[in-house]
Amino acid sequence: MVRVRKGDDKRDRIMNAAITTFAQNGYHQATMAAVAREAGVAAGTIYLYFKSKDNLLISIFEEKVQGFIDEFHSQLAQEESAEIKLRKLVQLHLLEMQNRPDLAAVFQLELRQSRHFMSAYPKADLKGYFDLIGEIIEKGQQQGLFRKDLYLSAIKRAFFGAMDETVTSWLLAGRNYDLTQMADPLADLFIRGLRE
Amino acid sequence: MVRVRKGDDKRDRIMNAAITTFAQNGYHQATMAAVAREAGVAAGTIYLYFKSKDNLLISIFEEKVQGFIDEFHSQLAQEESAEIKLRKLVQLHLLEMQNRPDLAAVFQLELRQSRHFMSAYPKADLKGYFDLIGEIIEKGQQQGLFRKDLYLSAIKRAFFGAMDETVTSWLLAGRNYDLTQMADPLADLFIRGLRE
Amino acid sequence: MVRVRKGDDKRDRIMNAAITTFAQNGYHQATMAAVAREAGVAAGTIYLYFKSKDNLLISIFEEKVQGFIDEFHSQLAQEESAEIKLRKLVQLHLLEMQNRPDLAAVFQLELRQSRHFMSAYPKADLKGYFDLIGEIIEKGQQQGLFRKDLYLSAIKRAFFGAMDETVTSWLLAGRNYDLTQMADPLADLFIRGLRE
Amino acid sequence: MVRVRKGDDKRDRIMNAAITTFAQNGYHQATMAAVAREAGVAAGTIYLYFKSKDNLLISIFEEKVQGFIDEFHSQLAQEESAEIKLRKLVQLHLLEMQNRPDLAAVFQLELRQSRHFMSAYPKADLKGYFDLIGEIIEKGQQQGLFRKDLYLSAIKRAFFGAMDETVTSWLLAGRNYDLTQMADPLADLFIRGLRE
DNA sequence: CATGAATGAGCGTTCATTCAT
DNA sequence: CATGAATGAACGCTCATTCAT
Repeated sequence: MVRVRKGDDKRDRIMNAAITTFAQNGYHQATMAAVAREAGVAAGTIYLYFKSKDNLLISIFEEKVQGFIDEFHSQLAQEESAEIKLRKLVQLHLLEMQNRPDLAAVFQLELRQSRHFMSAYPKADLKGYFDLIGEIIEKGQQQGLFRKDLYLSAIKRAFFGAMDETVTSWLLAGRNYDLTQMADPLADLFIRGLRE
Repeated sequence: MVRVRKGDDKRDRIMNAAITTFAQNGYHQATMAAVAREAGVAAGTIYLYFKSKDNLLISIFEEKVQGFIDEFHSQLAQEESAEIKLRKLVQLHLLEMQNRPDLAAVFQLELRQSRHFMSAYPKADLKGYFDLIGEIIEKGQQQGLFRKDLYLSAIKRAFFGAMDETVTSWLLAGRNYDLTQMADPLADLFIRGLRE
Repeated sequence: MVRVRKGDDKRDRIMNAAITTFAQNGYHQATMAAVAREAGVAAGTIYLYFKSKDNLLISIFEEKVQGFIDEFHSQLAQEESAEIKLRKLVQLHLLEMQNRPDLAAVFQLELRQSRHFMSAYPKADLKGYFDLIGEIIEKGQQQGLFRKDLYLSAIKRAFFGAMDETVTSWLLAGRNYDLTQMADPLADLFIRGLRE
Repeated sequence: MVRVRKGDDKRDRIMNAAITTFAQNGYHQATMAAVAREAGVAAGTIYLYFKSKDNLLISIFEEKVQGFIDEFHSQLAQEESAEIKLRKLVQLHLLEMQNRPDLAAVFQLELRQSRHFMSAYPKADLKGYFDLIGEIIEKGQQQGLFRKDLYLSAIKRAFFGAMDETVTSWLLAGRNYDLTQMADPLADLFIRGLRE
């Protein structure tokens, strides 16, 4: 077990080094040598934990996105109202991205392309996150808060896309304002749009 | 004039070949040789019209995005109501993307990364498109249709992001459904969200 | 005849443009387009007068070196003493190079490499110049000024090499001193070395 | 230490392969792939030891020229008379070039151009070699063998240039005679020219 | 004669990945 | 497990040369 934890530590170090490095100048410009340097390991060591550079990027998505989903799930569990859940989800999303700008940069700026070449890697998509959004909206419908005649899959994408672009614009602007201030305007817009 | 048209033809052929080629497997995987082959010109000829591969991508954005903006502008000019303008904008956006899936793929899947490395190329951003959205919303406020207390820059991003993600999801799903059917649900969501 | 002169003018313009251009950053860095621009002609025009870029460089040598040989010959014809001829040759050589630093740069810095790839172009060598030197020394032997037991071909090369290196050093130093002041020390050295 | 020798061996193999390859058809015609093939390494391996093709050429000069200077220094140290030193220097110079014609070809035929583009690389010049020549001549002046009124920097260049051209002519003639037979005629010429 | 748009072969360099130690 | 030296395929870009006008 000790060995496992040691290995996990090194794996984490590599993954975090990759996030930092990919965030600097993009996935393609980043070299595995730079990731290794940042992680304090030899280049070859990365390949003991990740099959390839692509796999490293994919793993970041899979694990970090899943981490967010799990975290958001538990944070939202305590709330009853779907409206408040929705509002809180926006807040959590923007807060997390603001707190981890490197990770945000990888998600926002490399994600699309990754989603592209990862057509073959179905686990690397955002389905889980879309599902989380969908569950909240459906809950709102059950609670009588939101309209019944919603095109749910369209709404999910719109909602995610709005948050996503909000973060991207913030990143491209040089992170020179407080991202979380966008949360309430965004939430208001969607909650009103969804209401009966 | 004949010469100009000749040059323009070839330049256009190269640009369209680049859109097709970049769309296939992504910008980075695409080779200039493949673009040249697709355009029916020699590799070196591309460099008579574009300074570099990056410049070719950037030019696609600058010119095609501007083309959309201009076209949408004129199409929307005839409409009076901001609500209808907004609805029509979504329809036009999705329709154009559906009609030119290669261009859409480049926009959606390569745009982010481009926006990334194009921090240095200010003209390559979406400001003009954001402005178009902003004008419509402001018009709606003047018409008394939309609330006055909107955080406009947040709304613009949300609106664009929603359309953007809608297109991306469609592309990643293999374009196996009619994209334009998403237009009204999307428009409804936002129009309701913006109303007094 | 008028046409011939016109043609000759253009040919000369191209050749001089080539000298200027080759001198700037070396033969390999120079492009035919730059030569054409400098000459005020289209790129293709150069090929009406010279078979290739190599041929252009070779032509410079052949014609300019021959020009020097002819000029030096006639200038030296009036002198009787081989010693004075030799001294004057050094003076003329250094003076010409100082007066035409671009041509000097091409001769000194591109000549070697040219002599290399021009093994196949026998006319592009310095035989004529070596012969000029040899004639003077033999004359000196006939005049009883110079030793009879000279290894003539060795002396010719040494004499040329000394002048050549003198010019090269001056060029590489940035032409920041008067080259002709080297003439008498050089001539003295050789005249003493050759004397009975 | 074992590792160091290993690395040195490979670096040496690459450098010698470069000398051979550059000598064949000149620096510009030579490809890094050919150097690698000759060295028995992969193309990329060269870049573990040398920053660029230019750097490889420069390194040859820096290290080999310095090697000659060091070797000639120690070989000449045992001689007392400046005249004999000078004679021996010519013999050593020509002998070394004859023994290593590939290296000689690189020195003679690529050196000029290198000196050209290496204005920025001051270490790549021949100053050390000129200094060696200068020391011998000054010693001869102290010994009362050579005239006091010598323009030393002119003499150094003349002496080097004479040897240089002797080697170049031999190379361009196809190395079809014994180079060292030129040593004594050359040395005689200069020693007489320098004497009181 | 002159043009200059078009050609396309050619090459230095990078870097993800492997594997002997 | 870890290393890092070595690999070698891959590609953007240049530019001498051609030829239709």
